[in-house]
Amino acid sequence: MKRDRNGLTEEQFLAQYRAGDYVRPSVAADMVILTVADTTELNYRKLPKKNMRVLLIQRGEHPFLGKWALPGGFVRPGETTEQTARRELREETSVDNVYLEQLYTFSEPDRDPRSWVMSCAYMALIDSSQVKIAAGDDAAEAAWFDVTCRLLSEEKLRLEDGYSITRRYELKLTGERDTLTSVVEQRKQSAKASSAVEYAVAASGELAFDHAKIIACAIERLRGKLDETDIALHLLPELFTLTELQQVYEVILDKELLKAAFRRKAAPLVEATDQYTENAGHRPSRLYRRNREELE
Amino acid sequence: MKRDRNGLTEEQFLAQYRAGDYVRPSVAADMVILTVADTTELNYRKLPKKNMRVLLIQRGEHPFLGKWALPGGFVRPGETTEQTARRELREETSVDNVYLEQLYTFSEPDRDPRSWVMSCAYMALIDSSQVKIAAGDDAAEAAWFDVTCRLLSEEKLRLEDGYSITRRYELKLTGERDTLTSVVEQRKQSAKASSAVEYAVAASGELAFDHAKIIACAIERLRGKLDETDIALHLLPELFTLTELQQVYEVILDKELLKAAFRRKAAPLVEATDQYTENAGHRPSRLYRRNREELE
DNA sequence: TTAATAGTGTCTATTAGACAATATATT
DNA sequence: AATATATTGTCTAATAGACACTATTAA
Repeated sequence: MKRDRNGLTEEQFLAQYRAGDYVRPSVAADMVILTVADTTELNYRKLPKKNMRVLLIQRGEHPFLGKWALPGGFVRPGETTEQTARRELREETSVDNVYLEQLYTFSEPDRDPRSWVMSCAYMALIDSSQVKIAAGDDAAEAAWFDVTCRLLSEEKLRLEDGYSITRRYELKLTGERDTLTSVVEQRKQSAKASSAVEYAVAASGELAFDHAKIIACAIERLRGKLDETDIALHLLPELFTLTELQQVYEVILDKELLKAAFRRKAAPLVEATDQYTENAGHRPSRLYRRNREELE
Repeated sequence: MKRDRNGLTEEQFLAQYRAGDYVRPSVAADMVILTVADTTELNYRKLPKKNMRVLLIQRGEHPFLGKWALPGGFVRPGETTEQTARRELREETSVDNVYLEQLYTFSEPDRDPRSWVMSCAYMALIDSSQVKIAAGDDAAEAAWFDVTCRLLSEEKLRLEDGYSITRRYELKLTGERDTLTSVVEQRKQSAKASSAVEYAVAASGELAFDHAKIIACAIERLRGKLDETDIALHLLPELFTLTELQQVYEVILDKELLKAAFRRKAAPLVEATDQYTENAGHRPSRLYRRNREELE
């Protein structure tokens, strides 16, 4: 039985241990809830286009009264941050059972004007069939916003012992009433004294806190994982066409892909069913589901 | 000037705001400090092999008295977690100016037996020339451990709406006196109700807290970034040979690479100098430095 | 029949894997 | 000269990009 310098065993130590009266931060879990939804299409022959959407909540309190913010809440004793995220997700959207991934922890001491609050950010992906449930919900001031995140400018610097790339992205959120435009700056350094990536909100429009940064961070993570994983499948219902899957990729990457090449790459991720779409104004399309076999 | 339901402006609200007396967690920044170091080689002709190493600290207090742990410390008011990490890094290794990347925030409520402590984990990469400084330092109970992380077993499950892969890794840390062996379980799920990845410590040997999990997480991140980024260059001094760079890749990935193919892929990351190694027992090798031009 | 999408084939360019051949400072 | 590594070349296989062609339904 090991004893410390005061002669205590671990059991004794823990029994007498009292957490010191240091100042502690509050920790919140904020969520970037993403989905991909159809736009309305008048021409009965044409397929609807898809949009990436994020769920925001209009603040009813100071600070940032009236502005839009990510859903989130404080971590309670006994919870993991992930459990907090799932709880908030249920409360906010009454949706359960979703893909959830921790993004990053934002800890700038002044990111919340009220007090010291860190945000452990999560990204949730929900499929378009579940969205209807959430929309039907009367969750007060919650609303879906179409999202685009486009490169505005790019600046490359040669440093003495490396380089740095500063990219400015325009984050545009289009809701039914409001359009929120922010500019997020991303600095990647590859020199000695540096972190990998830093984000800064250059202009935040009507978005509360540093949430523009968090949304940009989510989109970047999603884009980064598209090629290597089957993460996009979480944005579609159980059955989907390959064209729909391609649309999901295109709207996330914000660029068009070649059909033939896309289908080659998507093939191992999916499993063909013997069902087809019906009543499209053109040739029906085979429906696929997620491949439940191994990947990679 | 917007007023909330109590008729307060934002300024007034903030002036009267007092953070509630909720229980808050402590937040620590723990660091996986990695480097790649030469082993001693007796044959004067042969090149020394390289090892990946992690810096650990032997605990002088309960809990986990006498066990080894990652360096880290509590976040202080006014600091970001990254600043905490840099401060600890300076204190622990007297090394500054390093590559630093946030890994993940671990928040299991019982991960610290003393009280509620979240850990925001960082990975630091330092180059072998700086290691000597750290080793010369008399930082009490700090020591470098050779690290290997090998796949032990892999289990694939078909679920109703997806699949899950459980991999068990053996994390082996070899120090001068001790060898610590842990088993870390990684569960990747691709079904509805799931996060991307979960880690669990199956057997923790002489490693304190959940630090085996954190180290495994760092190695996985490092491996994942090797192919797509120039992150490995942070593990080498300013001038290095291509063979050294290849050795770094090999020791991190724990597999051998083909020379010709490696050089093709590494070429855009580096910039040739007109200097060469000297007094090797064989043909001298050209020295390279990090490419300071654009990447990608 | 036509509009619009579904699905496949193929040619080429690029990249990765595998292996071999040649080069060169030390001892 | 012998050793161990350095550096480049080349053949082949696999993959990605580009484009075109054929197929199929509902209106």
